[in-house]
Amino acid sequence: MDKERKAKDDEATAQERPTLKTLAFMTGLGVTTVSRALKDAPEIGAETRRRVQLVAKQIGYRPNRAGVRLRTGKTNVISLVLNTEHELMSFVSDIIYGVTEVIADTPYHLIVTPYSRSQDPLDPVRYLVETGSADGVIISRTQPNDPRARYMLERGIPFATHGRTDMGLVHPYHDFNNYAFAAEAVRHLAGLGRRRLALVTPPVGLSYYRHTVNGFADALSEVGASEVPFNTVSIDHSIEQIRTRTAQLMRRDIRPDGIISSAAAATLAIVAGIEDAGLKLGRDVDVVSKQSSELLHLFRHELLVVNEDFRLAGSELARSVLGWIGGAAPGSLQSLSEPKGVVAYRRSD
Amino acid sequence: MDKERKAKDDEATAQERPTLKTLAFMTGLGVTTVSRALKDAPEIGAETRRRVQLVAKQIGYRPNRAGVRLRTGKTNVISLVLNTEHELMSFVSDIIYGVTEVIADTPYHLIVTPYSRSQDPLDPVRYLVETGSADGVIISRTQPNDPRARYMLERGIPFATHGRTDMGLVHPYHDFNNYAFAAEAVRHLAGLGRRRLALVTPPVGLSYYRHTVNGFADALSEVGASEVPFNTVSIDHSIEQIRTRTAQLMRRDIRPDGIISSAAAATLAIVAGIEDAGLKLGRDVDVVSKQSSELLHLFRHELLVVNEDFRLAGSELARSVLGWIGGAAPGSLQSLSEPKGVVAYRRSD
DNA sequence: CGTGACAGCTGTAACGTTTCAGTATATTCC
DNA sequence: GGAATATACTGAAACGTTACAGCTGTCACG
Repeated sequence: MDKERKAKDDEATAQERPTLKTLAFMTGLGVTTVSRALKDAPEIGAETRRRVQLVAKQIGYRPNRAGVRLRTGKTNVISLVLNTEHELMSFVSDIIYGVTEVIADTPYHLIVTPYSRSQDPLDPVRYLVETGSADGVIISRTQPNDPRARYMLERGIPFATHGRTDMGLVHPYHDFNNYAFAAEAVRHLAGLGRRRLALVTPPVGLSYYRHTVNGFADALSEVGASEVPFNTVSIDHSIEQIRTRTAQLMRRDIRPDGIISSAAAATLAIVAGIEDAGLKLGRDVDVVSKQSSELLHLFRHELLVVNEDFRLAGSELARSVLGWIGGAAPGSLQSLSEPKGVVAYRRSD
Repeated sequence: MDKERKAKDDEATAQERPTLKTLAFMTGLGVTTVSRALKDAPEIGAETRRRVQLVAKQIGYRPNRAGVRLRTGKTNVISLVLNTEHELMSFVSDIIYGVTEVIADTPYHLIVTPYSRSQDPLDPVRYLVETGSADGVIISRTQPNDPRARYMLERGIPFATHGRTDMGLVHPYHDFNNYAFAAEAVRHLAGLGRRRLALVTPPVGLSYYRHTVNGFADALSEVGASEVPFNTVSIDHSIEQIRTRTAQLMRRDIRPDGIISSAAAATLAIVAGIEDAGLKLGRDVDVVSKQSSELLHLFRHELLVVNEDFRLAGSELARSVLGWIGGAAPGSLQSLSEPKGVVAYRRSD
């Protein structure tokens, strides 16, 4: 028996990656004891525990993810589900950084699960759940009645949504207060004397479309301004489409003297359209736009902006998912980010 | 024995995720046979093979990643290593989509491994290799003498770099021909009669810094134009810094009449700086800029652009890594993307 | 008819981890 | 002094997969 033991442990001592067996040999303990000592189980003596942890640190022991995952089902993976056609560029980049920031000192890895225009958005989620590929999921482009959220809720897999749902179901989310954004934008434009306002909306069908439209409508009647309907485009449309349709709009007899845009890229096209129609920003029309990086004021200093922080969104979403995985109540993991107000830049900036 | 078998297989037939055991029971074969049948091993009868594969498809069998990984060490993971501070926004987004596009119909997952300013860029790579977390790695911000490439080459882990190295070591890469970009930009500006050119470089130390500078210098002497040194900024600097230093530069007696910019975000700042100095784009100075999304011409129609396709880069890099994993020679997995020429936009566009 | 080759299949072990059901020794209680 | 209890540890089994060695039956060959 002693001989056997030695043979086995010689193997274990080779310069391969250390495992529990390696640690067990080095400390003279059993594999079970080592395993429990590393997770601070109460039935292990204080000194043994310290000894094991010291040795583990010394030789750089790292639990084998596959072993853990096979045994426990725990993947230590968070998956971010992204649409490969319609996400905003800055959104992808910033939200990823926000998420990684939070999971950096956890054992979690971030995997990006894409889906394309042609696919059912439920597909990637179903894949993740069915294959048990992640402990938690983050989704964007949330809809009021979102089948993905419903599905994950049924299956009991922790997730968080960027944007709220409206199905009477409770789950973690992070959202930007787009109602407040639109309302503040309207008020600001009204303050500048603008009375005929148009809105370039988020994609119809997503939750924040409604929020934005409602904020717009409520503030319009509050300040007594009127809407110039502009339903032919949303920020999901191509730059070209937004540009030409904005130009068409601005050439009409009754054209808006104020435009509110829900995304920076769309704003570039809107401004181009305005100028195509021979009008001047700041004189003939004012534009308030959301932006996620501080670039629009370089584009046209007359632009009025409201900042939305996607990195913060990523962090909050990651925190929510981890919280749910950690056993917190889903209802306690919801957050709403308030717009910081409309910002104007002076020429001298 | 028959009883035993039945008991075991009843378990296996429960509505849990199907495993090889489930398939073995359903087909009446052994687990080994099923395993081999699914991977088209030659020693399995043609009919058996078809039968197993049919049943597997029917019940939606998916191999358990943890099982495979534990047994074989194969992770089916590609890791994209990103700097969380200095990557271009569009780069992150597009390269991710490029990669996911290629791995979409493979068993591979994409994990994003971040590192920050304060960290040694080797850290994340070392982590990946030591923990065996990925079958292949993609890195960006490649340096002529890149410790990460050297390290991975030593350890024998497949990888691809965005940008070339210059260490006499051969490995897969994808690169944009920044030498050609800079040279074409110089020639184009010279063609417009511009004779005093400045260059806003990539980050000093990265491989494409040298390529760009060389292309710039060679073309300068070719066309007989001169350089106005502008070494105080690179595209890694903040928008503010680039803007103010450009303004300073443009207020000097000997100021450039042509500027070449290696990134779109920097270009916004450059133009702002030019205008801060009271000069007009297209009249006093022309600017040629790289861009990765078609937005700069909306910003100022006078801007001259060269397009770099990061989504393509992502796809190529993914293909390279998969190729290397699949046994192809690293030297055969290198690609260089040529600039498509300087593009000008007419006002009417 | 015995031998060898071969096709087609199977059982066992192992990857690294955690959980379950213990065991041995010391401590407490009546 | 004996039983109960607590403390500190241990071996075996299992998660799902693949590699290895081996088994059985068929067929051709001499």
